[in-house]
Amino acid sequence: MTTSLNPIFPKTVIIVAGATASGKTALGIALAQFFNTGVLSADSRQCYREMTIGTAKPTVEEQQAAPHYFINTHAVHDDVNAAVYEQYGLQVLEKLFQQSDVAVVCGGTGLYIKALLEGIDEMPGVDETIKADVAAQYHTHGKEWLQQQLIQHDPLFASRGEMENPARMQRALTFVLSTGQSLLSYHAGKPKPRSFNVIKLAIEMDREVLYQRINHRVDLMMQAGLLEEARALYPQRSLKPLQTVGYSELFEYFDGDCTLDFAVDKIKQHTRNYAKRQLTWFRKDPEYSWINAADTAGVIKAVTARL
RNA sequence: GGGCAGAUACUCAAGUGGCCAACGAGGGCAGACUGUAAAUCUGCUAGCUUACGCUUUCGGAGGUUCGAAUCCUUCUCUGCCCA
Repeated sequence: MTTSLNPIFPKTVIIVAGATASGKTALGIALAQFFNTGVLSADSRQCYREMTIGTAKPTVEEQQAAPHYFINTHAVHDDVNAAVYEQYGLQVLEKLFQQSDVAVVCGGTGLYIKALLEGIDEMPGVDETIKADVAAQYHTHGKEWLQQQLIQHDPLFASRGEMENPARMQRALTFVLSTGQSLLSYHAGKPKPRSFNVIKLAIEMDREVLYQRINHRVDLMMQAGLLEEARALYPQRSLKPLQTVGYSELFEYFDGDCTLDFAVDKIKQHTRNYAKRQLTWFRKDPEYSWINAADTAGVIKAVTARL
């Protein structure tokens, strides 16, 4: 569990991961303060200025307690993805390492953390026209059409890819039609070298307790004005960042498809589902040390011992 | 008091003699994850078992039948209607 650090690298990144509502933000700040450094968020939604309440973004006070990065840095119409995050995050780490030997990365988006630590393989962009066309064809002809097209144009993906997953199939087909090559041929399957050590922490929490915290936090979000925040974003609902728990359910309420109480219950449920997916992601990585976030002093002590 | 309808697995809900451990949906659990990732997708979901398979289920108790969630009797409960 406790991987030894490579003494060649003087710098260390501390990852604070875990399910949503498990207490990552507070622990990340405590660590950042102790090591006199900043917090790089690893959250795919908190970077958007327009989404604050529903993303459980760190409060203004919390952001002042330690410098935060990748918070409020983008707008909902910006194109943010794991590759963008990798580049952005590496620059932040470089900056933080100028003043401290430690940087804290705090967030629950497993893919972003992976991109930061191991890199995303370089690959060419796709033709937006083809992308739109593939999406349109899929909507009219369905999953079977995607499967047939992939068998024809990208046999590699057809044999190894997720042939039941329309989102991944659309990406693969768009890619092969744009570049003439299989998306999978660009997957190196090996991490890019990084010149810092990594300590991976994930917050351990009883499932029952976690779910209670989630339910409670959703109620607090509603009290804080999530409904109004969502209403302001309603016209932009088709944007990718707005396909987010806490917003899409309220959009359905605005559509008149359900009651507000029903929507709120669904937000709680979908947040629980999301938390479970996060845990699945982090559990499969054996490098994570599962820690008790409430014991801040104990965590700091354990981390210090490993540096 | 009388009449009618109903009681199925965590929930809703199909099934009206054998192909039923029981369609489907929801929920839950587990998993996958390289440019949408708070997204998208997969599997399992009575118990034991890696599996084959075995055991106990369809409100309770009896009965008919080679065989019942399905038919009969009765009891309990729920809803509606007439008093």
